[in-house]
Amino acid sequence: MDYLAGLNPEQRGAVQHINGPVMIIAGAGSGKTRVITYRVAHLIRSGVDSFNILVLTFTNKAAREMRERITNLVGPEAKNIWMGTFHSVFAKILRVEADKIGYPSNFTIYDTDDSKSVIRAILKEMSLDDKLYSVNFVLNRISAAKNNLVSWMEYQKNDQIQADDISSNRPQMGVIYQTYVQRCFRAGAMDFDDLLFKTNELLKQYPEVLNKYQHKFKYLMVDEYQDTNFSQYLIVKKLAAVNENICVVGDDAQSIYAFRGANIQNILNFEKDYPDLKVFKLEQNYRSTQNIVNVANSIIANNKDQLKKNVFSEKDQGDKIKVLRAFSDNEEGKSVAEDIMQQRSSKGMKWSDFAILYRTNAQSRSMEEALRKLGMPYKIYGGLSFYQRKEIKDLIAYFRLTFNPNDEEALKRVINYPRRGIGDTTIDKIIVAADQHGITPWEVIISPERYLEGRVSGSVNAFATMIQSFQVLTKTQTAYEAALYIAQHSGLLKDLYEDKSVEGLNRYENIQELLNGIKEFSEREDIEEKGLDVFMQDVALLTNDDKDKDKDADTISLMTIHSSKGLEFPHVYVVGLEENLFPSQMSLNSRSDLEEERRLFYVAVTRAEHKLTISYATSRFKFGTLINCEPSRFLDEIDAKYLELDFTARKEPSVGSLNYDDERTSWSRNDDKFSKPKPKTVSAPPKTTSILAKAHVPSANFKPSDTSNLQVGMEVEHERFGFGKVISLEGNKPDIKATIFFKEIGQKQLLLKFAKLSIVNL
DNA sequence: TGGAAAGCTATCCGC
DNA sequence: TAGCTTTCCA
Repeated sequence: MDYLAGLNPEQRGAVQHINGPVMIIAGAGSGKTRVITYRVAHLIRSGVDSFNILVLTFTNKAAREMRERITNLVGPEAKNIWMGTFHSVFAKILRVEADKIGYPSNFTIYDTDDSKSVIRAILKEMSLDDKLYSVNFVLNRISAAKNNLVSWMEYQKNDQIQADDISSNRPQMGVIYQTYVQRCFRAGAMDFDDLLFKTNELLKQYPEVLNKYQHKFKYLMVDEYQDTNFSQYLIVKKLAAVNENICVVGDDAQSIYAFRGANIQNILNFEKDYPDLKVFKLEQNYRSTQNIVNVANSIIANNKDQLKKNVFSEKDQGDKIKVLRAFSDNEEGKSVAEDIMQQRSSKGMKWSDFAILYRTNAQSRSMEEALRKLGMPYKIYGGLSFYQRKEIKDLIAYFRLTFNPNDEEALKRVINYPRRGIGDTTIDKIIVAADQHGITPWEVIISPERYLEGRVSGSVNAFATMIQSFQVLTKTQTAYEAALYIAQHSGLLKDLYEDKSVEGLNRYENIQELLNGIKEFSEREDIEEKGLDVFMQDVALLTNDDKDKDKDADTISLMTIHSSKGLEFPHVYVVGLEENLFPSQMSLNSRSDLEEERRLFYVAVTRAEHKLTISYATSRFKFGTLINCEPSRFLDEIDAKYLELDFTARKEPSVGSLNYDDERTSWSRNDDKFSKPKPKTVSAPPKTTSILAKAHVPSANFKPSDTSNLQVGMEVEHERFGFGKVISLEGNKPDIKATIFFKEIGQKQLLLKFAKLSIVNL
C-alpha cells in the first residue's frame, strides 16, 4: 500500500498494529498527526467499518483537521467516523440517553461563566465570606471532585475531604457542592465536567448502555492522552474493556494541563492497565534542527517523572539559540521586534514565519507596542473568544431559554435585557416564589398573577408570552429564520442598532456575523436536521479557533505557550525567561508544578523549526510597579554550548536618567552567565496629576437655579463640574436630559431633575 | 434606575 | 497598569 511507504519503520508499525492495546509515545515534531490519520485510514482499508471507529481529540480544531486529512486518504467514508473532543462526543451520547439519568435531551450546557454565576448566587444566599469562599476556589474544588468522580454525597461522607475543608476553614463546601448540583439539575443544565461525570454515571448504572457503546466503538483512539483526567480515563477504559482495541497517543513531556485536572499518570501507568500492550516510540523529530532538539532534550532531562525516549533530529545542526537580554519589558519588545525585522529582510522570510510565545497574556502588551511602533503586522491569538462576547451570549441566551425555559442562567441574563422593567427586585421575588412553591422560576413566570403582585406581573407576563412565541416559531422555521426573528423581536437587535458608539457598532456587526454563521448552517447540505435546536447543541462547546478566518494572512503570531501547543513556526521567540514569571511564582511550591513549567518550556522550544530566540528582561512592570527580575533557572539548565548570547543592549535614550550599568562582561564567566546588570533601584515615574482629578471649587454664592426653563446656549455652573454651556436638550418634561459642555472636563449628559445647576447671569 | 467614581485583583484556558 | 465589580449619588 502506497501510503505506508512514506513512513519510518516505527511509524509504520504503529499504523499497522491495529488490534489490541497500543500506546504511541510521540515526541515533539515526530509526525504524530500523520500516524493517527494513516492509522485510521489503515483501519478502514483493512475492512473495519468506519461506523465502529471512535477518535477522541483534545480540541475541535484537531478533530476537524484530522477528519479532513482522513477524507483525503479514504474519501467520504471518513464522515461516518465518530471523531471529536471528549465533551462533544459524550454530549451527543448523553442527549440520546438523557431520559435514563433524568435529564431532558435538550439540556443546556453551562459554560464556566454560567457555573460561576450559579456559585455566586449560592454563596450570596448562604451569606458566606466571599474572600474565603472565592468563586474560583469553589468552582475548582467542585470541578476537581467531579473529575475524580466524587459525587456530592460521597464528598460529604468522605472523612479526608471533610477534614481538608474544615482545616481550611471552609466547612460549607459540601453543602455548596450539593446545592450547585441540584441547581443545575433543576435548570436542566450540565456543566463541562458533568458531560464526563454523567457519562461515567450512565455507563456505570446502565450495563446495557455500556454494552451498546462497547460494541459500537470497536476501535478507539485517543489523542493527547497525557492531558486526560481521571474521568476521561475511566470512560475510555470502560468502552475499551470488551475489544481492547485501544490506541492512545501522547507525549508525557508535553503534559501541560495538570493545573486543570489532567493526570500525567494516565500515560505513565498505561502499561499496568494493559499488560500485553504494544508500545511504539516515535523519536525522530522532523520539525526542528539538531540544536533545537538538543536544547529541548537538555531541558526535559531535569525532570524526574518521565518515560524514557531519545528524541533526535537528522536535520541540519542549525544556528545556536540566541539569547537576548533587555533592561525592561518595553526594551525586550523592541529587541524582539527589531530582530524579527532584521531576520526577515536578511533571509527573505515572511512575517508569518515568526511567532512570539509568552507565559502570560499580560506580556503581549509590550510586544504589541513594539511591533506597532515599527509598523509590523501581527495577530494575537487567544483572549476573548467570539462566543464569549456579551452580545453573542445575550442572543444565545434567548435561544437557550427558548429550548430550555428552565435554564436559569439564560433567564437571568435576558429577562431584563433589553430593559423591560423587570429589575433585580422582581427577579429576586420570582426566585423566592419558585423556591417556596418548589417549582422552577419559569413556572412562576408563566403564571405571574398567581405568584407576583399586579404591577410587575404585566411585564413578566409579556416576557413569558414572547418566549412562548419563540418556542412555537422554532418548531417550523429553519435555524436562520428563527434566529433572525428572535434577534429582532426580543428587541436586542434594535438596542444594539441604537448604540452608535464604535463598540456598539462592533457589537451589532458581531450579531450579524453570528446570524450569518447560522445562515450557513441552515444551508448545509450534509446534515438533515437544520433547526435552531440542532445548531444550539454544539454551540457551548465551540471556542476561539472554531471561527478562525484569515489564517492565511501574513502576520507575526503572538500567543501564550499553552495555545501554541501543536503548532510550529520557522522562527520562534520565547520571551520573558525570568524567575517568578517563567517558571511562574505560583509553581515554585512543589516539584510537580515546577516540572510542569519545565514541560511548558519544552513545548515552547520545540515549536521552532529553524531558529529559536529566547529573551529576558532585567526589570519589568508588574501590577503597575517596576520589579527587578532575575534570569530564569531554565536558562541555566541549557548547556552553554548551544547558546549564543547577544547582550549588545543599547542604552535607552528615553530613560537616560536611570543610567543603567552595562555589564557586558559578566556573562563570560560560566558559572553566572546570566548575572544581571544590577539596575539601580528604579521607581515608577511620578504620576502626573490629572486635570480631571482637580475638583471644581464652586463659587461662594453657588445656589442651584430653577432649570425648568433652561435653554440651549445658556451658561451654567455645576457644583463639581464647573462652568459649562448647554449644547442640547432632549426628552420630555420631568425627564429632560441636557448635554452640557464643561470647560474643565468636557461634555456631559445630566438629568435636569437631579442635576444641581446654577444658571450664570450674563 | 443608571452612569461614574472608587475599589479590587491579577497563570496557563481546553471543553 | 488595566479590566472588571461594587458602591455611590443625582
